[in-house]
Amino acid sequence: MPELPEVETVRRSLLSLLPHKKISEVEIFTPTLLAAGDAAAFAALAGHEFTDFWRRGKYLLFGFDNAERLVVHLRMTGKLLYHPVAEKRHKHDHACFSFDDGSELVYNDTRKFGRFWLTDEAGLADVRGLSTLGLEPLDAEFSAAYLHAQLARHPKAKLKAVLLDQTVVAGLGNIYADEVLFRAGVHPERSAAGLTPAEEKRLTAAMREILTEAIASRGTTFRDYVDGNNQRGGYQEQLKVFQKQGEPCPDCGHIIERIRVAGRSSCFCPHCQQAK
DNA sequence: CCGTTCCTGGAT
DNA sequence: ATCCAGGAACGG
Repeated sequence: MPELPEVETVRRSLLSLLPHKKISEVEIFTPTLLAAGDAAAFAALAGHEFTDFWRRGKYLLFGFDNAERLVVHLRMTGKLLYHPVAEKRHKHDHACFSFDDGSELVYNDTRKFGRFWLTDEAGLADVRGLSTLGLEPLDAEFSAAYLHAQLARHPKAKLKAVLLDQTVVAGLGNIYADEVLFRAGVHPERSAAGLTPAEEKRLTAAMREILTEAIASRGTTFRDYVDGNNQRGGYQEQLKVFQKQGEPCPDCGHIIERIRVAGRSSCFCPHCQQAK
């Protein structure tokens, strides 16, 4: 569920809530959540505060007023929820940070795919997937030339599959990959290495535009997603093709189709996005 | 490179 | 009962 705009929105929501709150207790209810660090190490965060809030791709990274780092990946259904007043434990709550003002930060994850890593700075290298991420699509270095070089690494793959590869671009998921392909006017099954320079330029621009717009709308709530304040996103109102199969294309009126590409559902307009 | 798998719940 | 889901590691 959460892709770059949703993870960024969670980051911003927690940045406005957690600083200067002293942790009084950390409970881990589901040990399989922990990919690095054990329950005792989490419990030892008592007395400390969250001080830093970063995002890299779909990973959230937190710093404390000690040398430790907490990395969180929400995967499909993970949520970090701040409660101003402690609540009774809900179904699928797997961890809870309690603060000395009576508030709490709860990790809830229906499907239990999400993971926590508690480590020092050096240990970040062992967070699976983190060090191999591609460039951030909203960073200045991200360019059509970079995208071209990345696509060239996968001459036999379909474009949609490569856009979902986190070592190529950090943070795109199924929703925004479909929306980006539509805005750029490129078919998801095109060969990744067969794009024209103009198409690569359009894809690069579409990523920047759509991700920026989606962050401004506080992400997409298609099903479960909410930020740290339990607030839904708004970008679902602006989706053009994702899950719009059977509806007319907003640009040309042709019917949006849905196919499977590399195992993922993919929605596109057969007129605006030619297969070639 | 693609299908499967990890999970649970909602839709059909 | 069966299929599907916004992610990503894994095995063949």
